[in-house]
Amino acid sequence: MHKKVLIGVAWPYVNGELHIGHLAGYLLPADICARYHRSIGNQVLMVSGSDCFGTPITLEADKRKITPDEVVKDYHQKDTHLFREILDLSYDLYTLTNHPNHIKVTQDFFIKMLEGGYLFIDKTKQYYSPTQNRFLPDRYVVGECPFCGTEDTRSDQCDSCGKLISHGELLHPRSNLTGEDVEFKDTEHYFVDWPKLQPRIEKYVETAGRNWKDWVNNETLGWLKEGLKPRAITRDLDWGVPIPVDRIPQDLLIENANSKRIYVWFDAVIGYFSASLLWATINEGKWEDFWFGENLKHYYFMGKDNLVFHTLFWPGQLMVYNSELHLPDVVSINMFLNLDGKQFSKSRGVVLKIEDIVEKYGNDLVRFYLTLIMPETRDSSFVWSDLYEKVNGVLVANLGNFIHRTLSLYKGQKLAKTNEINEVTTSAIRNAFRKSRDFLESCQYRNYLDSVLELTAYGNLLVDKHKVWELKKTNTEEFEEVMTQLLGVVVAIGYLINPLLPEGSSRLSNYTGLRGFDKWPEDGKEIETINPLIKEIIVSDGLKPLFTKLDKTQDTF
RNA sequence: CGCGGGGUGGAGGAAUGGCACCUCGUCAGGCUCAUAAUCUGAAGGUCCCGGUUCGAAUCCGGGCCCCGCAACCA
Repeated sequence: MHKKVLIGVAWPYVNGELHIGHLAGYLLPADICARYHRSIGNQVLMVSGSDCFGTPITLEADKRKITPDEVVKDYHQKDTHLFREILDLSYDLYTLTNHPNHIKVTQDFFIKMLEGGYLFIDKTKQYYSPTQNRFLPDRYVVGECPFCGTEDTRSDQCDSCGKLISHGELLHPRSNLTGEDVEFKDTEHYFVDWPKLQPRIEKYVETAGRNWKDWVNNETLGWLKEGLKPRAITRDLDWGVPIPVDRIPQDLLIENANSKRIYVWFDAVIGYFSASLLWATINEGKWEDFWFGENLKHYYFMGKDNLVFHTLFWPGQLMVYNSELHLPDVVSINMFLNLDGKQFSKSRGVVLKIEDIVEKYGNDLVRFYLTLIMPETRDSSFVWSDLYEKVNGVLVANLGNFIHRTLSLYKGQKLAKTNEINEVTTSAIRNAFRKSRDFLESCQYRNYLDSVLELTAYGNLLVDKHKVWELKKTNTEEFEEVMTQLLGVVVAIGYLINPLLPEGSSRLSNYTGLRGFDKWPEDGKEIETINPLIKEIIVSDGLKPLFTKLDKTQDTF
């Protein structure tokens, strides 16, 4: 019974370059998930794109003296190249939020919320420049700190004394664009009435939360217990999804609606849905298959800062838009990856670009190490010396070497047709598949990797225990018997590493002359599938170690 | 006292109040098919202070530190 699996990957914000924290936190987990589900025969739709709107983009544009649109194009092109050409991430569609399709769908969501009575109009105070005749985002305003009197401090926190400055407390606010004084003035905005939606969201969390990690569930329940508060959905900006003014009745229209935009927190998550529609248009696929009915599973991947937008707000938006739509099942949220214990930060020079490390070490090595240290339950650290230790000590010495020593011993031989995998090996292989399936299904990738490594350890032990290199010379019958077990493990590993290490898996299929490991055996039929395959193995003359050691002395980082 | 998450050998991770476990590294020994690979064994640990308990990594109180919500950054 195959499933339809939607994989929503967080939309990278296009105001800067991506680093390996993004890769370890959500890009890689999502890709492993997609590859796994395809390998067990499920139909997968994996979508994401560039998150284009919001103040940080306009700031970046001002800094570089180009338009926001140019900033978006620049980074979108870079990210797309990185994902497609370098990382080979298996997106079915990677689009962007300033695509006309997304803008229209976002406006549809907005209208549905308005019609459903889940939006209301209220006033907030914002900085306003009379000379420019426009409202300014907080980030464009500087002034005097009300606590220590420092001049030219930011509007939200004092650079000098570090205290947080509440909205409106800043003294003598000025525009940092023109230097002129600004006013603090009322402005009308739409607010989402979350308290009104809370009961429905609570009901959803009650069941869906069981699929989440404990800390994700707890944090979400904490927000609900506190009580959801109305949240402004629009901003005084000119960069964002326009308010669909001509579709709003006059009495529900806010003042100066044309100079306001729907804010980024509301529109970005809608991308999962709008991208599904766009994918269907481009590929003549049926998006409805992935969003309505039974036998669906929806995964979402993101960093911890994005939590409530996916466990509370996005489900809320979906249920208002159409109560039949499938809501998120697994919301897989990772903590942050640090670099040598420090947070990534451009200004502090804590930077590690994805393409730099991937070009140097290759995808599989990076995928392996990042999975090993994946910040699944708490922040973790990328440490250079640890990369060498883990790659050389685990991936190369344990997994790669097991494959290589086995195939080296077997090279030039052929098994008799009667050889079969024995009981002990059967249970080792079945166990590895069962655990891998469970862990992959629930996005526990470190545990999945562990269960694969357990199987290679079993293989290594077998070689040693039976002194296979001696048997090869002294006892052909027993040699074949043990070799049958070893080759069974090799084939199993070929399948098992496929979602995680696609390049290694594909090299292994070349070395063994087998057709490829991208379609896993049916659940429970692993041994029946593998038994005939091992007799087809002909070790290629071009056999080389599956993974090679890193030479620390050659490194320049 | 704004809300929330977290602190376990050198590194990364487990542990319904019940013998602190796993992987890597280190050290000692074995093996030589394999990439100085592999196999066996050993040393080394619950952030601090107090409390509850026959028994605490776990529960309670107090502290210290890191992180998210919330600047450049996920």
